[in-house]
Amino acid sequence: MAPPDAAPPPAGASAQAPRAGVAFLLTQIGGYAASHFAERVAELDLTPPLTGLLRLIAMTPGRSQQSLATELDMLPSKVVSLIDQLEALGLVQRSRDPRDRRVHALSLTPAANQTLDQLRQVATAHEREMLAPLDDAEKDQLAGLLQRIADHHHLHPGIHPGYRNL
Amino acid sequence: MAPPDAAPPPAGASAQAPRAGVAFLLTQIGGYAASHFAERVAELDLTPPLTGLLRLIAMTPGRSQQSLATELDMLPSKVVSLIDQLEALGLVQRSRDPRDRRVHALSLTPAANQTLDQLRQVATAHEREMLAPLDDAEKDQLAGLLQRIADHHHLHPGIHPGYRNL
DNA sequence: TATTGTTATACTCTATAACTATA
DNA sequence: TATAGTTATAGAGTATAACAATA
Repeated sequence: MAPPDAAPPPAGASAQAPRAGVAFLLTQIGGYAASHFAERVAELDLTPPLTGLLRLIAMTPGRSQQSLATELDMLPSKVVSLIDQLEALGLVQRSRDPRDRRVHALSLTPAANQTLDQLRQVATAHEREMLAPLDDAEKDQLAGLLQRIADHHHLHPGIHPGYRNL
Repeated sequence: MAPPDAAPPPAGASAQAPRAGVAFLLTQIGGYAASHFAERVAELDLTPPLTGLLRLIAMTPGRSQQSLATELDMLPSKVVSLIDQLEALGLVQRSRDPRDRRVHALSLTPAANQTLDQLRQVATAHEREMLAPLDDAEKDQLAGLLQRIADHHHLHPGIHPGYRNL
């Protein structure tokens, strides 16, 4: 997933050379975290995009596919395909909104709650495994540093940027 | 690039809930770093995989395409396509190895050295921009924490894991 | 017969745009 | 006429496997 990023300083670089490498580490570890998470949720027959959709539907049941497409900057046809998969898994229901019969109101099935529980466990295990070598104070340190980077680049959990490519 | 990862604690979660979110930040920031770097090198008519190949050829000129495919776990046919692009850009030359006329010995053209210089500048700027909100001490802190995570998961700059998908 | 590099084929995935049913 | 959702078509990208040259 993560392509090579900033090149490490060449063999004969002077000690003065800017320490290139942290950005590379971020790319490398980020890619590893993404694929590790994907493997984990695959055991639940899910993919990362499906888990995101599931979570959004859980937060505001009854919402339309169009609203998901807009919020995530995804193609409507892609949303159809993903919801099809969630429906086939028996996790999501489509029902006509009586007030506007064009829209499909999305809601979770009872079975989905169990899946959401499992998903929370997976997320917790994923977090623990990714940060295994750090103690609690170091995890807090890392969280603070990363949050400041995310804020600086206007990255927020609302996902917007780059959901389109998965 | 970065799909949603670990879900943040639900709205009504207890204060006891494990702070899920650092792994998500790693995925999100890593994806952002990757696409940011891709934009930067696009100005040089390159892509991240091309820069990686260029760097490897610079390190050991004369190597074969097969050795690149093996080291990066890439398909030989993919290497052909990438080397084609580097050749079209006038950065890499293919020449028959006289000792084994099956192999194409790869080498950089003189023009490539200038591109490598620009690449180093891009990498430096990328690093600076990614870490802009941190002071030097904090950059060192972050570097240390990330390096320990990378080591723990056996991630090294040698790129191996997951090059295949780009 | 095995290996390097290449080309050709098939497959998957995504995007664009046409279509339906409602409004 | 416009919008929600769906389906169909086309294009890009990737992998598989066939191929020519050399060993």
